[in-house]
Amino acid sequence: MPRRYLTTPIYYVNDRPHIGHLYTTVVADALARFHRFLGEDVRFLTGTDEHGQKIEKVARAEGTTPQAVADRNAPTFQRLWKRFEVGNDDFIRTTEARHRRGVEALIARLDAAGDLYVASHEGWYCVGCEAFYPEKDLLDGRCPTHGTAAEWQKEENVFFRLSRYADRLLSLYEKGVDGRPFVYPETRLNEVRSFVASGLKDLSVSRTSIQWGIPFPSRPGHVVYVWLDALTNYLTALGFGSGDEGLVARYWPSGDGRGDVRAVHLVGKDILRFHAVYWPAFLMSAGVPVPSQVVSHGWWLRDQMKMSKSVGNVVRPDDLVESFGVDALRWHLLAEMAFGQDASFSDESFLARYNADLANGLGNTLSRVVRMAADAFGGKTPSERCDDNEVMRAAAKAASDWRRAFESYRLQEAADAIRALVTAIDGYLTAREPWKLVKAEGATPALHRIHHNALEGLRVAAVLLWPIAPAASAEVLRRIGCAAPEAGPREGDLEWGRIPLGAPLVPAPPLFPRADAKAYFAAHDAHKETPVTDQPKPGATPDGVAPSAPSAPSAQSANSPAGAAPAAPAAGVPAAAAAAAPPSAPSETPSTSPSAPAATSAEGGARITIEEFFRTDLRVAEVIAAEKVERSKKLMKLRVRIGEEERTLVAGIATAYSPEQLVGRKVVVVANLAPARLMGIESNGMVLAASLPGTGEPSLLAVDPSVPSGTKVK
RNA sequence: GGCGGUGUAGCUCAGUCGGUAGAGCGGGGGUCUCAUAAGCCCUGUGUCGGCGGUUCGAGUCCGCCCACCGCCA
Repeated sequence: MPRRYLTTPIYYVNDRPHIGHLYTTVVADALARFHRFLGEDVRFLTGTDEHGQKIEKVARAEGTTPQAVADRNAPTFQRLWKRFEVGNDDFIRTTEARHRRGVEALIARLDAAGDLYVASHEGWYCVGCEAFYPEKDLLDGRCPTHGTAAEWQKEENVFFRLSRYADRLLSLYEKGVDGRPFVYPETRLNEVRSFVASGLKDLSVSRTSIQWGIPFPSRPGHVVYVWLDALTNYLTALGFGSGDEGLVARYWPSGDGRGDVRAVHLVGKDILRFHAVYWPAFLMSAGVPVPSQVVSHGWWLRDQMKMSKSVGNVVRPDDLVESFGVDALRWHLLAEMAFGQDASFSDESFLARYNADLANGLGNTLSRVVRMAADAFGGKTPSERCDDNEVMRAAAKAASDWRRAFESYRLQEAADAIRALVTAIDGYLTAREPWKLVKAEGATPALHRIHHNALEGLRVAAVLLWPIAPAASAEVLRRIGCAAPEAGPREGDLEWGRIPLGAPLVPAPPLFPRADAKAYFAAHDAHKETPVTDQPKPGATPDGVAPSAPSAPSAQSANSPAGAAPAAPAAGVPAAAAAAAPPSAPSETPSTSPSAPAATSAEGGARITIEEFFRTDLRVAEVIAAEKVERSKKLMKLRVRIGEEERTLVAGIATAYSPEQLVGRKVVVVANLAPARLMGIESNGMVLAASLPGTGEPSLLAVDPSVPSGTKVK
């Protein structure tokens, strides 16, 4: 039996989960379900990365231990995955003993292979950053971020002979594993290849500057580099180094092509290098076979920008889920993104897709078929079957398209295949007009056959839906009189004609009630002051099921979209929709980012609270030096003084201002903006400027020259 | 700067071996009435980023250029 090992990255517990984490995990879950559907032996792993400096810092700030911080945050991920129907078999935390033992075992192998050595590194060190800087990045010997004097420091590290593995890695990229490319998609393989081809330096795999990590074996004072620690989770979760390696034998490829075992790591493109270069090199050194494939996906963007916690434009999953249900979001994530590419997330596109695919499409077709058949046959499924018809052919085509799509990670095409099948059922019904037949002739055998076909088509659609939206899949099956197996459907369920004859149908309120976009946004704007909830609320939202229809309580709880915004405006906005917290996404356009489009009033209706505004630390700053950034039309590198502090920042104002016009000038800056690299320069702040209509030409905000630098603006 | 990628209908994207461009969504028109103001039918002459080349013929191959993105430096 084919065996499949699927992993997500382990998520850093310093982060609150957002839609990026959710996407990776839902993709992995869908793939795992697809392989289970095929009857394969699947193991699906996710977990949390709990070591490192950031956790240490948070703990210090809170006066608690790093372990306590990890213990507090890890369950947030576990709860979220549970809520999102993620069927992982294991959840590994890097602070677990099983993980530490496995990391120690791997390091022992690297050492035995002669690939570890100690060397000292010296250079300019910023205590604030806890990092070394190349001399060219320093500004007058000062840290570009903190403006404090850098110190010449010496650190001793354990190094891994990464350079030794360049040829073997290149050969891995060239040949792939078992006839498939090692990295998917191809464009990412190219990146990795050129990175390795350009030369590999040995990798420092220990740290002395932090304490929160796995102690480096026989190197007191050193902890294991977080990536060596983290990557090893894929093996330690299988029991590597524990003495019981049954799962390793079962789910990790043997490396010699024996057995059909594939280990696939799903990753975001930002961590590709660690997975496609360092990780296989570690494994080669340790004499462990490399994984089968590293599959890299794109990012969800918001307003054309990468979502980032510090920018404050992170989409949190809760908001839309409160109103539309878990399965609606899973569907949207998988159907909307062209796998591997970046995609833009917006509430508008979510609602549009929700209505088109789920409300008008699947949900409506389910309603019409169940209602009609139940009315015609006394609440039961038809008792005649039909094995040669266009719905059957459409179902077969959908199944094969769907399968091909899943096998090549084109999940959006898998969703397309389901939509096409639903469309075929709708077209079939329109052509056969069973509502006329029943009036004219009653429940004839012909009428039975027509409804059999429609219901069978829906049954197949539900089976195909299972990896993408498992709860909705089960609910469709239940309503059309099919028992949904606990473990989910299997390949044999695609066989035509499996719907039981004469079984009870379950009419119920709309599975995906149509959303009224206007009402939805009105409700959100009116409740802007609602605090953002990070915690997923378990269980269902009670409201919003259409009134007066016979309801199906148990099944509603799993994935009820809770009414969305009803067609009836004004009065009846359901509590669920109203309470859903809006994404805290002030759509600002940093003047430091020349590529970002000018801010428009697209989200102009959305109000923020005074507290939200005060998260932005605006300060008066004096420009003390300015120079144009080479090879950039718009960017100007500025040195500014904010009170006592000096900083470097980059602003997209070079088209309108010369350096001479800027020096000595007082400007307003966002002082607590996360650093960003622009043309290789780290920018620490953003200068405020009006963006003139049409040209987008910047015009700096003026401030009275007498106002002292550092003054807070509010 | 080096390497790689992208640029196709209002939007999101498909376009295999070169043969006078497609889907979904949105928009417009029509229609049925079983269904969630849902469904179904009709409706796209788009400089396929630009210029040049190869070819009987290029979105599809080659060269140059422009814009954007990614990786690296």
